[in-house]
Amino acid sequence: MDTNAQPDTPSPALLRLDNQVCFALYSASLAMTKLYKPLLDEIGLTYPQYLVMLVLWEQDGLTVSALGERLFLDSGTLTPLLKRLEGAGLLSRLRDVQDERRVRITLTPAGRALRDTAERIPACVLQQSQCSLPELLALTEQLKTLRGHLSGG
Amino acid sequence: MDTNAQPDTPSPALLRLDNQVCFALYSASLAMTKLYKPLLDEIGLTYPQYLVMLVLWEQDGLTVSALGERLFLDSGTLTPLLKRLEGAGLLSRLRDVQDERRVRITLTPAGRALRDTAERIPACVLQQSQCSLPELLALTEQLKTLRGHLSGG
DNA sequence: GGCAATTAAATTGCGCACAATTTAATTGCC
DNA sequence: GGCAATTAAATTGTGCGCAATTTAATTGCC
Repeated sequence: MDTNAQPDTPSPALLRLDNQVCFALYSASLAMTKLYKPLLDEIGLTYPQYLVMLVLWEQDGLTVSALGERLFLDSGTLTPLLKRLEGAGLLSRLRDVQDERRVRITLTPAGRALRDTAERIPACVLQQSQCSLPELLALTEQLKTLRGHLSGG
Repeated sequence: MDTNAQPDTPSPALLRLDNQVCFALYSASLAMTKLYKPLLDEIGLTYPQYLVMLVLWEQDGLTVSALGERLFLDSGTLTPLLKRLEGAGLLSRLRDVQDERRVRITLTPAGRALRDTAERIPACVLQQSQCSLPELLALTEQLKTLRGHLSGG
């Protein structure tokens, strides 16, 4: 049996870590989250919670599933997350009167007010990314296209 | 008190979800993971486990911290993950004789053999991404640059 | 009206990520 | 040699993501 520390043959190019889009995506996304962390700590949000708030600041009163469609997340992820935001006093979760299966998510005044504080965050991140705004917008569009393709678009 | 369902004013452009690189990154990365899932299920690996195997197929016998530097992950993530891969019979975790603080990760024959099965995965993903290889390689380089900037490069 | 099929959330269980702490080994300095 | 400082990994605790299941309400069809 071969107990050599090195593989028998070098990895083929397509298998090499640094050639993988998937890893570039994964590691860049984690690095982005780490960059947001200290900024979000100041307003008491985690990164996914911040995404939920971004959606609600645009359109309040959504159902859990509508939120999920916007963020590509399901109720298994959102339900506990929303309960924590409710506990923090930022939103309310109320069964829809018309259709009791649905839960409507509505910002509290505190939740709406938080937007003013959060407004400075994107500029902060932009600065630290050392990229130009057009550069980042172009990358954003590429990523959205890729996401569309990946999720059967 | 304003209990309107809509915010008082529309969200500023910089706060809108679809303008955020961070969300494009995050959602594209999750979509990528979902695309890998059925392929990785067949060889019994999770996505982060697959990344660890990619590293080890390139360079076997690394310490936990060396693996962590390559993947930008810490021992809190890697230790339990590596224990699961050890349990699956794909690698061994042995204290270094020279320095007993270190744990060396070495592939078993089964772990090395898995590379041949995994080799078809990248081509499969490439096909489903509906992007050209040069396009994806360009995106990969952009993401690596961004990652460098984000993590204080 | 009655009842199966569908839909919306919630729940359960597992595996990450990561901060913070702990344990244990090594290094450096006297 | 002795001991504080450092380093490497493991541990603990929290919060995602997501598959699978469960609960409960609504719809559709007879």
